[in-house]
Amino acid sequence: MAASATREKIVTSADRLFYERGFEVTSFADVAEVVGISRGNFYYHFRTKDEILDAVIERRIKQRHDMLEGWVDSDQSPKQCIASFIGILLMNNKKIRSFGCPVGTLFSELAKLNHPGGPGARALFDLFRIWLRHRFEAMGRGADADALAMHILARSQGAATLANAYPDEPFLETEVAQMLAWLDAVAGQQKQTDKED
Amino acid sequence: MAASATREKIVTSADRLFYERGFEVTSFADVAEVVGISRGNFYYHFRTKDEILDAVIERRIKQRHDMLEGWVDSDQSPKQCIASFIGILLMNNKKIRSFGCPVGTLFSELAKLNHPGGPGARALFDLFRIWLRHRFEAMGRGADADALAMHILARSQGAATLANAYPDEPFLETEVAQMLAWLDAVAGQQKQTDKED
DNA sequence: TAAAAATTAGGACAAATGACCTAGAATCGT
DNA sequence: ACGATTCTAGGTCATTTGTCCTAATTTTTA
Repeated sequence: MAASATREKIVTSADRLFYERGFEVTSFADVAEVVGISRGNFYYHFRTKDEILDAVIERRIKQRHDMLEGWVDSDQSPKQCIASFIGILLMNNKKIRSFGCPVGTLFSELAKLNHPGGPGARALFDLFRIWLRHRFEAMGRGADADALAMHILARSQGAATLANAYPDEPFLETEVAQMLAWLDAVAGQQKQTDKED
Repeated sequence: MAASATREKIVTSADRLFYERGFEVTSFADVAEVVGISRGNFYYHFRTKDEILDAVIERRIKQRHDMLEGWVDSDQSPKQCIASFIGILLMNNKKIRSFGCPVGTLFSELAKLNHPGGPGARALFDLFRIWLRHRFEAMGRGADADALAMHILARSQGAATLANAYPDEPFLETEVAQMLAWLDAVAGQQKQTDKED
């Protein structure tokens, strides 16, 4: 089999295991078993555990990047784009209820470990933050676009954490509705400002 | 030395290490070294790692419970109590920036591990949730008191996670101010309803 | 103070981990 | 077809982990 194919299967499986079980507790053997290869083969593709982590983070970044830019490239308005971002919570609600947010939980773990991959995990936050900031800027929010981006990021993180803690309750749906209402208010507020001009 | 004193030192140190490094990566040896006792002695007080975890969770619950009830027992109004809860973020802002929320990060880790201590960690959320619900009820919010409690819990969790990701920015202060403004709005909304009666 | 109980120290042990090595198998270019 | 490169398998190794045991020491009790 081509090396790239095996490598991708490893990264895909590691990505899932890091998400579902955590990075630290997932061992070489765990990933190898899921992929169906030997540990020795594993080591041919990734010489250290940190290398796998880097590859997983890179994969997650690319995946999220493509998703976000896909929304921009389609004919969605900035506001619709942000609504789509909020909608991620519902799209992945089953996984989020079971394992929390893939971005937030990975970052928290690496932060505690003081792991060199920590900055990479923060880059995932940066990706969303900057993208959201640009959407708010496109909505006419120059000054507080970044603050709005951080706010909606934080709301999403909190909703994911609580949904993980109380998976059997319709909390996530309620919170998403409130976030969309908040977005409406922000957009309306902007329209008012426009009228004043 | 009295057994209870040694035991308490163990729980105190384990509490800190579980918070700063995480539960899974903290070993018996780590805790024993910090406390300054032998691993053998350690085993006399706690026969399994899960027993320490239970003791740490119990300690955290008691500590938070006392803090919350202390606010209630003082002459703070329900609204002031909730404001004090929000203020925790600023009171512990240094630790939160470094290690995240002690409640949320522990819960997330145990949830991923499918650890038997998971429900105990959820009990910490329950403690805050029920206390907040009672405060909102005391503010005259019968119907949506629990939803408001969940909302403020989620906001706090999100704020803590993002503050952990961006520790060098004044984000936490901004978010706390917004949460207090939200609380004002909720209280004002209630006053309006009162007037209508 | 002497016996009994409680507490501590330090070592032992199997299992698991990340890392590494070498030899065989598959694939490819020529 | 055949040598060279790429890929894979399985084993080895030192270290760390949670758990457990026994002997020594301290504290309590009578």
